[in-house]
Amino acid sequence: MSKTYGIAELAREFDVTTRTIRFYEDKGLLSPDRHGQRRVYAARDQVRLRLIMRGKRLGFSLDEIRELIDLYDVDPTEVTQLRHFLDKIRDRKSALVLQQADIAETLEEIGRIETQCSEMLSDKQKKKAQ
Amino acid sequence: MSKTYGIAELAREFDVTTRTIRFYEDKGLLSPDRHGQRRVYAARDQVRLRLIMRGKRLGFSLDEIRELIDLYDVDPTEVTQLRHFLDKIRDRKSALVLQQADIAETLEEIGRIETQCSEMLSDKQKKKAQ
DNA sequence: GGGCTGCTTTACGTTAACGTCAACGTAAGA
DNA sequence: TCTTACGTTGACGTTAACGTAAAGCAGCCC
Repeated sequence: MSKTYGIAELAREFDVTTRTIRFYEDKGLLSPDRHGQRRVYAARDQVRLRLIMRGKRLGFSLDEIRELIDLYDVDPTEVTQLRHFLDKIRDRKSALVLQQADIAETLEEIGRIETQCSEMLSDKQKKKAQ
Repeated sequence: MSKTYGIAELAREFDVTTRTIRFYEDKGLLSPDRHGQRRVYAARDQVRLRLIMRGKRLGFSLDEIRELIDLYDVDPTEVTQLRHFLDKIRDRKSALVLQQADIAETLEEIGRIETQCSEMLSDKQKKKAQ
């Protein structure tokens, strides 16, 4: 028997509310089993939730996130589907690569400002020490 | 005289509506000059708008974006301000570094799926060719 | 002067992603 | 058995980031 999670447990682990977890289920991002009317989450759901959080940190919408993590599960059988699938994957990839470039630029610029500032700060502190 | 832009011109350049540009002004992200009651945008605004779009691609909120691009303009004079400023900068930096890691992970996983898929595809095409 | 084009403000509408009750069910413990 | 904790399903509220429609001004062409 592999481990299962209650909704509150999962919520604590990822620092979200239970409302949020139910909302994700509504949107088709999670699909826990039920024990009676209670939700029971398996390892699979925990993994999915981690992927969701990562997607959010990257600024994706829940729809985009669902598309993304569905890529992990689906296995397309027909050639047409397979092609379509590969197209989707490549779209995601190029978006991510663009984001990488954006981050690199921003980090560079911010880095320059930081250097500038810390120089100013050490200057001022020297003067103060005199 | 350096170049200026009308609102429609700027909107076309960045593929947004004029409504959006006015909205950003409302939120304090842009502050164009006026010629009569018409808005006149200078190079500075064009740069700012580019930074805004980049921020959006990274999934930041407009508030976060404003804080970020204000870092480019402000020059803090007091030491206390300077420290505070440096803290902000470092916060931004670590958020961006985290995002970088997230993207790297995602790209890796997606890459694996892609490889898998394209192998499946070429297999199927071989069979078809027989 | 009439009409078109481009801009303006004002204001209400919309969507995503939850928050926040309310009202109820149920299993465990004192 | 009563309470306490934890869970459930509605259903309405809220915020961000715009969309959209209404009504009006200013310059230019004919």
